[in-house]
Amino acid sequence: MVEEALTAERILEAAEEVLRRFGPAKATVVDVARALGVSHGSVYRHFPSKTALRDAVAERWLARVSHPLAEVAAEKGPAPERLRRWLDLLRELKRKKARDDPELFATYSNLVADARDVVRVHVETLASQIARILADGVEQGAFTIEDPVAAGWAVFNATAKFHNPIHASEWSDPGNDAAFEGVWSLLLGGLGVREVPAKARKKPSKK
Amino acid sequence: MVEEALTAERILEAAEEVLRRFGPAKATVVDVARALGVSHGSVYRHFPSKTALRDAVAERWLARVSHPLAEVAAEKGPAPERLRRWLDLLRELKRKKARDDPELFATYSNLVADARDVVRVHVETLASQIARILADGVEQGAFTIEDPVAAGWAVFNATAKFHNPIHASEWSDPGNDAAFEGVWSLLLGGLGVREVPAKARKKPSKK
DNA sequence: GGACTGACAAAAGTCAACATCTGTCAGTCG
DNA sequence: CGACTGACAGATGTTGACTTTTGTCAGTCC
Repeated sequence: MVEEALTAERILEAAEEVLRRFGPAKATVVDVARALGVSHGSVYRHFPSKTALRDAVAERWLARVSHPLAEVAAEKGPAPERLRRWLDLLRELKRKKARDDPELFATYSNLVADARDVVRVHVETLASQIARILADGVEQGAFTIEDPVAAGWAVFNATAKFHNPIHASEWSDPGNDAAFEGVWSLLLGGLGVREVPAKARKKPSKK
Repeated sequence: MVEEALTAERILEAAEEVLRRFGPAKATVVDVARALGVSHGSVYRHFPSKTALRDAVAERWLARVSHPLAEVAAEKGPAPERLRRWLDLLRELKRKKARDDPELFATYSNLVADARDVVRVHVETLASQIARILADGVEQGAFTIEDPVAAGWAVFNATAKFHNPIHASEWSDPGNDAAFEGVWSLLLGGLGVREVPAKARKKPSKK
């Protein structure tokens, strides 16, 4: 019987499964090793610490959030509509993770609370995706922005309530979607979009 | 020797002092009673539970946040400048509490995490103060807003990162003030303010 | 007679003995 | 030789007996 070689990749898969099963509070390195049929010392040959292993699992998991978003950010269509879809997708992905993968989501929430580097990189990725959409929008003449990078951060910060896992418990509140729509309106104006998308708007009489 | 009557007011003062000293984790009803020289049974004559007592202490404490803000909200000057001062004051008050009154601030953070009614009332108060400033601004022709109440909530939500105690640990981050400025710019635009306040801006060439 | 006490039950919290886990490394095995 | 093991020390968690706290209420005292 040919044993498959022990690789970082296989450890990550096993670790993710163990985290999913037992959650961040109960999952141990011994559990991961047991799932792989090796001693836990072997795991430490590939990852310097349990923390590093957890970060690496989270990194893969976060990539599965930021990749679909990157695709939307890279599209060609009108930027305002694209920004809206991007934000909707971010909310949807986060909420889906919180719902379908509660233990991994709890792991991620811990990382956020611990201000781990892997989280900093993730939010930088997201903010720069927004910046990219905003820059496209400026080129299209749809947005009036001085500094798309700064504005990208501003959009990310202003919508924190709707994607930061620290606020996850509020996502199922009755008014949450309405609250998002309110902030979205603010954003549209703040980005220099003059046309109100839905029903036609009267031209302002003054000025 | 005339003993002063035991009133809810005196209990609240003692409870606040006990909470300030020992923090939410260590303060007990017996401590509060001891500070007043009575049995803890007497305290339960005035408050139905420890939770109710804690909420009442927080309510007083929150009033000391919302009252100075209400004064700013009620002023007569130009609304955009007033909104800015209101937000600055909110940030300053919250940060001051976190710094100078860490135990009471921790008590409040717990209440927020528990989604207590007293917190809901507090944020409703704040959101309506914003709405009032916005309504003034619309009357002055400084803001272009359809629904000041909805916009008040949106401003409150979009700035959550800068006043919600759940984010308190980020308030001392290096970029936090810059992040606030970014969101503030977004807000100004989102509220329909066309003039950029600081250095003169060229008139837009298109449209 | 109503504010207050103090004794009490149930709930929650503490703490130290015990158990498990993390991280290391000398040594085995293929 | 080098991936892997297993035994180990120190750190961290768990357990369960014990203590404190919460909340109640019959009874006292002015």
